[in-house]
Amino acid sequence: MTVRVRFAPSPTGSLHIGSVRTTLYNYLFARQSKGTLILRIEDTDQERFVPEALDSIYDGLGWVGITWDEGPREGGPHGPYVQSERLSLYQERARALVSQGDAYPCFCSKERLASVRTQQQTRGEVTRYDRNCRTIEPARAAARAASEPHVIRLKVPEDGTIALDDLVYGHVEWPLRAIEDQVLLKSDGFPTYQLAVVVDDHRMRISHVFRGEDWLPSTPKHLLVYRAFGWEAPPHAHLPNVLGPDGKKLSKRHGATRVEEFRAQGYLPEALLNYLALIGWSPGTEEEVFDVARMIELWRIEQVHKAGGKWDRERLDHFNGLHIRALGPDALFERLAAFAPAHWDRALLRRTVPLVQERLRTLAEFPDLVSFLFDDAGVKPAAAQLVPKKREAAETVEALAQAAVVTRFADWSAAALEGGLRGAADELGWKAGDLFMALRLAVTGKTVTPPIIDSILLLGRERALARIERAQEALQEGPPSIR
RNA sequence: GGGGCCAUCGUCCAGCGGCUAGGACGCCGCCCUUUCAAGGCGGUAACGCGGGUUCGAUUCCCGCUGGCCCUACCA
Repeated sequence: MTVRVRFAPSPTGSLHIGSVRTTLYNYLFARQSKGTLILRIEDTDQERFVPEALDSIYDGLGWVGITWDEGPREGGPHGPYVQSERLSLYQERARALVSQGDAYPCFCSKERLASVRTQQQTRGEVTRYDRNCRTIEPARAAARAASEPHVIRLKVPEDGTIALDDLVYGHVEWPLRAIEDQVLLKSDGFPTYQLAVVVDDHRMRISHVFRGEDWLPSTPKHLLVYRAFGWEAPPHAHLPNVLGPDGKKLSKRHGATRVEEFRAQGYLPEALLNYLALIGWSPGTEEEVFDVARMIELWRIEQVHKAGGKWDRERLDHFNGLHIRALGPDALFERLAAFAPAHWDRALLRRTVPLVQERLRTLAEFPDLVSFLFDDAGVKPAAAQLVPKKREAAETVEALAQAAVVTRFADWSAAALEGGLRGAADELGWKAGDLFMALRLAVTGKTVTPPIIDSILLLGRERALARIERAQEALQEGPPSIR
């Protein structure tokens, strides 16, 4: 069988991280099956439509590296791939259902619907459309439909059950009496999701439906539509949701949920996908760090489990760190460059890569870590900080002077600098660590930095010396209390 | 209210009748070490409850409890 799967976002906002996970699973399945992946835009709600959303979908998926074969901008044999451009198709199918007696026009106003609902509520009854228009005689209904505003509703059987054998959840059954006469075509001529998804999945020859778990409760409606059309429903797999830390569906109030945000916060797309794939799926072994190619090999729908998984930022950070460390130096440099101020010297920046690679969890942490190399004015250590515990300011001035001598005359290599500095510490009767820390403060202005010897090497002899000198001056001018 | 789904460390997963219940994140130690990381080693911590079935249940069945989703002319 030829695999054809789709992901079908509605353009109501920017691309959500949960949609990325759903899309990823569709993508992995399509690629490992040598099948086709389709993007379809479900813009049947004109009120919630956001014009920029399509760009967000393309940008976001493009960034993570998911590619597809048929879609609004790619075209394909089953287009158009935007539902608002397929209106006449849905209308025609809805009319067919009416004429074969499986659907009917409904003329109830929204006001009536609302009052029926509140009445049912106050009586403690199930709130459901009362099927008021279902009994209008077909000829009469057709006549009214010609002039009156109306919707088309599915004629749901009074009882019986309908079932799905879900690829993830197994056998699920619903009593038909719990399902209302669903609207298929709205009064503005647009289809509802329930109609459009079935018509399109069928017309586009979709072989498997993989979608979020939250669709499971409305699946019986779709099954009923398939049945009414006499079409066979493709296999379905519902995917467990990505939850917020509080266990509810992940949403903006949990923090970042938009792909763009993760990009801006310095996450690597490969890390994001790796982490995301593991919410709801495991290869069954202890392997858990993968690139996309490896996931395409390993992923199996049978290994997707049922329970929703909570979002865990710490764990994402961990995976991001792993993927940062897995990058080659040039690749990391390119990613880092995007996070550095434009005026920072690129050649110097390139040389910082080995110093930061194992210290970063996100790319966004990079500028802070190396800013001392690019910004002379920003380095101003406080006098009090420069003096190690149990040392005096005067001693520290002397120690820095010795460090300056080494810095001026040593061969310009890590080995020579380190040897010289350790020798100087010995002569001074200082612990090497104390001298390194004083020097670190003097040269970088910070207590947490990349290794200080390498940092000095990158800074250059003259700049380093200037900073040591400045630190000495600061100490000599320091407040009396620390002299 | 109705329908559906789910249930192993704090979190993400493994387990698919017999295991000292495993890995990862986090956390805590130790090692390494010029700070911070990274890395290595070790530790902490879980089968929601009650009934069955079975020689034997984390695993199968039922109930309970809890959580979540849907219940729109939204998707």
